[in-house]
Amino acid sequence: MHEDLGKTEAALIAARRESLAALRSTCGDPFAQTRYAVETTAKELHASYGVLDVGQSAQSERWSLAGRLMSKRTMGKTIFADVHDRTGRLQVYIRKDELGDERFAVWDHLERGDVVGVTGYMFRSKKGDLTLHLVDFAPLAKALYPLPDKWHGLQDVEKRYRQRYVDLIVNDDVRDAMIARSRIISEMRRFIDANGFFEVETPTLLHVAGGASARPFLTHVNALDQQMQLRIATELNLKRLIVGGLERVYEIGRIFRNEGIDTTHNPEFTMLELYAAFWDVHDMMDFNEALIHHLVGAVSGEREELRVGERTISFKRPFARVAYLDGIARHGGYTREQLLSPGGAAAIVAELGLPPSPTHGHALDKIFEHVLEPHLIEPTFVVDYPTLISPLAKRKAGDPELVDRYELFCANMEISNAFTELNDPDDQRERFEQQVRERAKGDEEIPEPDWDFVRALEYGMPPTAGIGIGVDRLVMLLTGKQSIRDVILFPLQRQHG
RNA sequence: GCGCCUUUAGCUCAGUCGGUAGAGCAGCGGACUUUUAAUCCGUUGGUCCCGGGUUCGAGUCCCGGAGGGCGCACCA
Repeated sequence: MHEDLGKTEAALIAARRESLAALRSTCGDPFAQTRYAVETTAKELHASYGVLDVGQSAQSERWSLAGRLMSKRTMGKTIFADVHDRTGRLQVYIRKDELGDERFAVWDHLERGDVVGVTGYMFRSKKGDLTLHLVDFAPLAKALYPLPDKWHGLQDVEKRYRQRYVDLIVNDDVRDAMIARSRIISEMRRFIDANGFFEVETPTLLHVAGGASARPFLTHVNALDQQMQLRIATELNLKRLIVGGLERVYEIGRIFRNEGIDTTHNPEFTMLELYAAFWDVHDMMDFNEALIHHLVGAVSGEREELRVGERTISFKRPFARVAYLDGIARHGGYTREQLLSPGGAAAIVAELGLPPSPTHGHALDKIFEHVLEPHLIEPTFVVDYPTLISPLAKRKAGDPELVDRYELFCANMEISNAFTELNDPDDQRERFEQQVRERAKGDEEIPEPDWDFVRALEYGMPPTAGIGIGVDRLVMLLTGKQSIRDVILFPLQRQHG
């Protein structure tokens, strides 16, 4: 099992196993411990006893807490140790003359990495650190592997992702980012729930993965002996629920797309999709803006700006707005006529030096990405998308070549995508038929049509607005992280050989 | 898929022109009753990612491969 260990590592583990044996023979087996009465946290103690002056103590008040031993400074007959719990660090002070020789000697076998329960009273040390004066303790788990460098932490990115538990133990900023992610998502949920939405769960395994353009993962269901696909969006099922009359639904769920991996893409990622009957794209834009503004406030201490890399980005409302065609015209000089004709768009792609696109829609996406997206730093709603790249959105009244759709961009990243939903079944059927033709031209990311979805629309879907928000990227934005792996606990890695 | 970078002790990193493999931390032994990257003395520890090649001699140069990171392409 340990045949791949180096000699040094094997010796370190052997030494820790000896410590474990010593613990078992002196104060009992730490792994036999089932419970330690944890009454408080490091953070609570710092808050409660912050008023203590140097040398002052609160001897009559006993507290118990537990955590991981991260540092031990032995000074002969006393020890200073740092115990870390989920809220932070607490220093512990241990005296031989109070514990007695035998109990004090147990600390010879407690090392950096071990999990301990400690009980004592608070005082402020000579150097000003709030400290727990130890009265009683119990080893709760033994770390048989040594922890990484106490000063530099774990730097090896590969090991950080493959052994995230070690990363979380020693790198506080990683732990903070993951806690921030949890807080952001619960705050998002709270905000949405307060607006009368139902949280739902729709299937991950589908016969036809639709609602977006992406290659799906394929799998096989033994019980049915059928090939199935992992969902690439939750859109079509959520709109079925709108047809069913739930009116306001959302799902925060894992989406799977069998595409590339880089700093902004992981094959499985988290998306918020939300649908509101009787809203239109403008209602959704207001809601979207309020949600983002609220979350920025929540992570920034109620400020209206964020540090993103070298830059400070303002989230004061209202966010900027630019029409899709106007923006491309402004930064690239291309006209509506050029962009909305297949030949014109293909010519622009060639002029930009890009490889030829298989479809008109693909060409438009490339042009947008190269001409307008690099300028979208401040939060900006790009509105009035072309119909031909929006197969599920309702046409704009009086301008059928455009749809009532926007995407919110910030720091060059797409944060959300929203539109008034197409609810005309005949129009939807035609768009799907158009997609079949595009797919035949070689764009493998275009999904097969979900004809039952058209039937659902034939039962009558109320006018509805919908939105999708990439949760991982939003968390990146809100926590200032440059890589999606910094906000995903276990990013996908190649299996070791 | 293409390009660039990277892989040396448990961890963090040096390693010059091709000439006996280094440091700090951790570990081990010792001293120390308010330290906090504790300090001080002593000390163990190596498949230099893997496989070939050149050479009297390779961590170092060449070829091939693997893992990882970053760009590009693709996507969200």
